[in-house]
Amino acid sequence: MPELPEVETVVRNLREPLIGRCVEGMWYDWGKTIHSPAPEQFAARITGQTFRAVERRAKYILCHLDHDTLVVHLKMTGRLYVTNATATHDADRWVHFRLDLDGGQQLRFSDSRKFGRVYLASDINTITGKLGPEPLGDAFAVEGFAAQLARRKAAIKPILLDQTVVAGIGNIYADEALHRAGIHPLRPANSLTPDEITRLHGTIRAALSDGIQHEGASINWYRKPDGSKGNSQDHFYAYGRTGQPCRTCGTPVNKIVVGQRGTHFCPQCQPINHETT
DNA sequence: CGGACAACCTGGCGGC
DNA sequence: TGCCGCCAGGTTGTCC
Repeated sequence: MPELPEVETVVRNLREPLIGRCVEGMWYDWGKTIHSPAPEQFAARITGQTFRAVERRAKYILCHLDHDTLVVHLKMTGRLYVTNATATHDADRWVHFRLDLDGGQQLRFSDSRKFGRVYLASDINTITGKLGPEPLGDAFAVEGFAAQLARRKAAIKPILLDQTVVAGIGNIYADEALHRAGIHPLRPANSLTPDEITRLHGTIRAALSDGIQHEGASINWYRKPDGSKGNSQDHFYAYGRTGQPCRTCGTPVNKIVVGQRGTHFCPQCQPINHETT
């Protein structure tokens, strides 16, 4: 479910119920979900520690405990929520990892496709160390972004998905940012003009900020672990709007495959043969 | 190193 | 209704 705005929404919603809770036990039924350390050590180490802070780095959820950090990556279908241990939710059918907390609460990790991973680390740098700058932070500067693009000849869209260039953009917001900037997803990264790079830098931030404001793209699964849909897809300009009129010019939105990912764009607003005038 | 692509998994949906 | 193929918001490993 996650791109940066969705993960940010989860993090914000986890703080209140999670901070101050102490881990009393751990359960899992899919070994691969636990990346490291091995499950026995994981359980032994995390038990007795209390959640002190919850934050986000790119698409990683960082839950800081007394001595370690519980790191969670939701990948495609992960959902992470705190609930009373006696309560049931639709997403529970895919829970493969769970922490029992004091006060009769549980932290549940639901993940139907089983791509998601949990880590327990004393040094998160071993997990997030290679990530590029946070797109909404000061570290994401136009100059550095331009330098990255200048030495890549691949299509711009896959470059936006490269987490070492900018950390947190996923398939939805890559399409959204490119549409807002009027840049075709297949344009070689090193062919973008300075003006286009500045524009793209801005639309990346705007698209992500809007996503956060709408509490994530499509699903408010934290507040509604029943899986009910949110309404944020109504705000998309390109993603998922194949065949529908471009909100800017009315031309039907086109869909192609770029770097193995479905890619939506307006052929009118995002021409492949850009004019330098 | 850059780039292309398979792999990891399951569920939901459109089409026949 | 039932079955089938296709698609999915992410990352990593492998090969050239």
